[in-house]
Amino acid sequence: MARPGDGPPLPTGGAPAQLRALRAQGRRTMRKLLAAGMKVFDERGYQAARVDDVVKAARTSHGTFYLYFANKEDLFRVLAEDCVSAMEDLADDLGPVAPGTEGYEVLRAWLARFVDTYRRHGPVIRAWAEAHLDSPELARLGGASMNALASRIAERIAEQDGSVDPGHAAVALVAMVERLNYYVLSRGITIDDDALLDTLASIVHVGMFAGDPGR
Amino acid sequence: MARPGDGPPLPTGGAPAQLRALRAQGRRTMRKLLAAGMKVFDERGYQAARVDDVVKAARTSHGTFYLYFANKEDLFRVLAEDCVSAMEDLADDLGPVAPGTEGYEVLRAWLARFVDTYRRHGPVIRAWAEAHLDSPELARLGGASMNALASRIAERIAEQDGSVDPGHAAVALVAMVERLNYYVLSRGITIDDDALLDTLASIVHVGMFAGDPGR
Amino acid sequence: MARPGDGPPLPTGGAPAQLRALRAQGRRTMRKLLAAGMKVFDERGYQAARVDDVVKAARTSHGTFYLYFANKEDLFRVLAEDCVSAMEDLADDLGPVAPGTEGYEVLRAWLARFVDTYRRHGPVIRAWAEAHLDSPELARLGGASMNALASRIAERIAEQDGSVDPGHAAVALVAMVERLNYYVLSRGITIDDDALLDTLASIVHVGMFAGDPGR
Amino acid sequence: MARPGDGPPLPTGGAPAQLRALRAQGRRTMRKLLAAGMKVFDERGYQAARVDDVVKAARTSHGTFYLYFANKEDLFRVLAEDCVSAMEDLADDLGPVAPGTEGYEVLRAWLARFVDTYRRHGPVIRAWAEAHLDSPELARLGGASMNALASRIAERIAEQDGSVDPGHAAVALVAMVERLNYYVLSRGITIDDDALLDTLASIVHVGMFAGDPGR
DNA sequence: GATGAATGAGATTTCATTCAT
DNA sequence: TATGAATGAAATCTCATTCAT
Repeated sequence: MARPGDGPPLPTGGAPAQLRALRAQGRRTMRKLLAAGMKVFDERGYQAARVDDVVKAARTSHGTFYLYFANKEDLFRVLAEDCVSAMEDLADDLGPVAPGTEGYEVLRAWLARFVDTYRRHGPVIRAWAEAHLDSPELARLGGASMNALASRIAERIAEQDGSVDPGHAAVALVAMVERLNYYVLSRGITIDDDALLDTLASIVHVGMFAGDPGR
Repeated sequence: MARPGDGPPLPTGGAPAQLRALRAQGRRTMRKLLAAGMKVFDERGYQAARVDDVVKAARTSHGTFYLYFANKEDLFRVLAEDCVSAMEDLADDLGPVAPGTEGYEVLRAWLARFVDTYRRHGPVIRAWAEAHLDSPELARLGGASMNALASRIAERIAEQDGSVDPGHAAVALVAMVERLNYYVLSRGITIDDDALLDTLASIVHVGMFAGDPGR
Repeated sequence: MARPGDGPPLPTGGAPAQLRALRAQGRRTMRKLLAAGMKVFDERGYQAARVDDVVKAARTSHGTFYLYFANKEDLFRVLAEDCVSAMEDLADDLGPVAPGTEGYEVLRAWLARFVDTYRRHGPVIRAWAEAHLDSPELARLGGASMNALASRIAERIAEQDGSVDPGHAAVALVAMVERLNYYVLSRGITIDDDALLDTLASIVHVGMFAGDPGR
Repeated sequence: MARPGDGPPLPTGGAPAQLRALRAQGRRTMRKLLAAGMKVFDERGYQAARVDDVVKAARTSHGTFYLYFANKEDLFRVLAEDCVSAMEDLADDLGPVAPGTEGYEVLRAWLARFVDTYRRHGPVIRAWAEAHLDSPELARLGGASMNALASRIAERIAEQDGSVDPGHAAVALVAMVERLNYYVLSRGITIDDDALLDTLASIVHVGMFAGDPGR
């Protein structure tokens, strides 16, 4: 199962790192810091995370941290951009959803990918949910990634005959999918992966056709 | 429309206040602090809120704050307990939901009450969502209030003939309702109250019957 | 057995009380505060004692405290003056001490009175021992009371034929008597009253004749 | 003459310092803080000492203090442990004490070492005497160091033929020695070192044989 | 006379960031 | 490139004292 911090090596670095050409050791250190950041944001949330926590988790020093990132926000931004692009890739992959069993399976498979992506980037997504990030730029990034999903889902709903407003319904469904994943990961909600996907797929599927007289 | 901090005078005080006999002026000051706390948690979130912000908003002094509350967490706990009891009242009021238009209207009316309650206690609910509160007790309170809603909805779903797991579906629907309200209040999502209720009611209604062959 | 705060009603009040004519209720309140002060100094020491502790122990209010005393130091000063006069009375009562059994018994009886007085005024004496009182006046009071004892004992030593310096020996013996009482009351030293008196009387008695070739 | 803070470099650090590997500069800073702590405890007593006083005396910053010690108590504990071990060393060095001149000289020499040790660690010992330390652990440390001395002296008394209870007499004599040193250092008692030692040695010596019919 | 309430100065502690090696 | 050390601004909390009722 995917876990936070999995995935390909992250491409870009924080502001200070971009001014320098990183060699092998430098890239290694930066990866350690990014992984540590993900871990700490996961455990403590964004606001409560301290640079000290990150450098302890990365087994490095304060001085080193600031060689690679301007500050905590800069570190988060790098992680966040990676998350946004994963979400955009995900959005791109949602094909048309038919009313019957076939459509249900398409949706379920796509939701399985969402769940996986959420687990990889959960700490970042949850941090976005911490209502009040310091910087508008980060808030915008968060909105963007959810918007990408919602827009694509709205397109798919618009292809149906339902009477529900596609834009609104899409946002509501994204809200549900995101939040249920949050409950499962962060609260004590116990539910196995199959049941989670069945539940989400069922509701999203009928939700997409809500008000459709043909059903 | 309801706004954060509206509602009946809060019954209990923080730890220090409970040890003393409050007179009229004292009760007034405590209410000022509670209202100020709600405002500040709303504007800055729980973690970022400083006692200093609260006392400024309440136009009083640090010393006074600590006459009534042991610390920020204590203030939050009082607000949170009030929120929990509002949520429990709300849960009690959800009657049976029939499949047709009648059931839809019942649901929509109840969701209107939820939206109202959310707006009154939104800052608290959003703070619960800040993944990591300092104390387990507070986290538990948050879980309790959402659980109260989910259990009642699960009961209502169980009365239907759908094939979806009532417990899981209920949690998913609560997640959706909560989070969409959050998006609307805290993100820039613009959607008027009627459309919000239509969307939620439609999806929750079909969601409750998901997998019902009779539909 | 004597306990802190026993003894006759204290004659004088703190600075603010002396400006007013106290009636029955006022005198009662002042006595409550003095007794509470003794209790709190006993339990927490002078420096750590807070006005708040005193008013809680006296079951009265901050406002009331300042009707009777200018501050914590003022309260202490009243207790301290009472202690000084008790010490002076005690010093006056030490008669000549002969070398043999008779002298031993005289000394032992007098030490019994000292022990009793120490128990009554222990909190004050221990506060004096808190090396650093805020005000020189209080430090002087403390020194005065121990000096009164030491001078009288020095006189008694000077009447003997020993070679020890009477002034120095007297201070040393007072130091011992005071501190052993402190150990017994404040540390866990368990020793019954008779053994305590035997020990003190034996050592003080031989100490007074130290260097006396006739022994 | 010995002065507070003299002596070998202290081996252990406070809680936070023990988690880190200190380099030369770090060890230097820690020593500065320990010396400053000794100075401030000496001048103001434990309770009245502020972290602010310590950092000013050490010419460093608040932040730095907390790199090395968890708080004032932690700093004191380190100093106290050093004092305890000095007292234990001292206790180990008291050999048998004979009745005559020879024994007197042995005792006097040992008391000279005590006086020296007291001067080195006086601030700590006096702080222990501030009846009420915050933590029981610190109080226990204080008791331990005086107990070490008293037990050894009790052994020496038990070797004599006197009728006085060795345990009780030993505590009384330690009380005297400690307290007289305190009076000399902290009160205005003027007495030169030779006279101080003569006085203490005379009284302790006869005290050890109190009740001995052979004298 | 008595009291609950309010105040604000001051103490403690944390932590992001910079610096010297 | 890495790191331990240092800093100081800012946050939390306490408590003696004054005030209004």
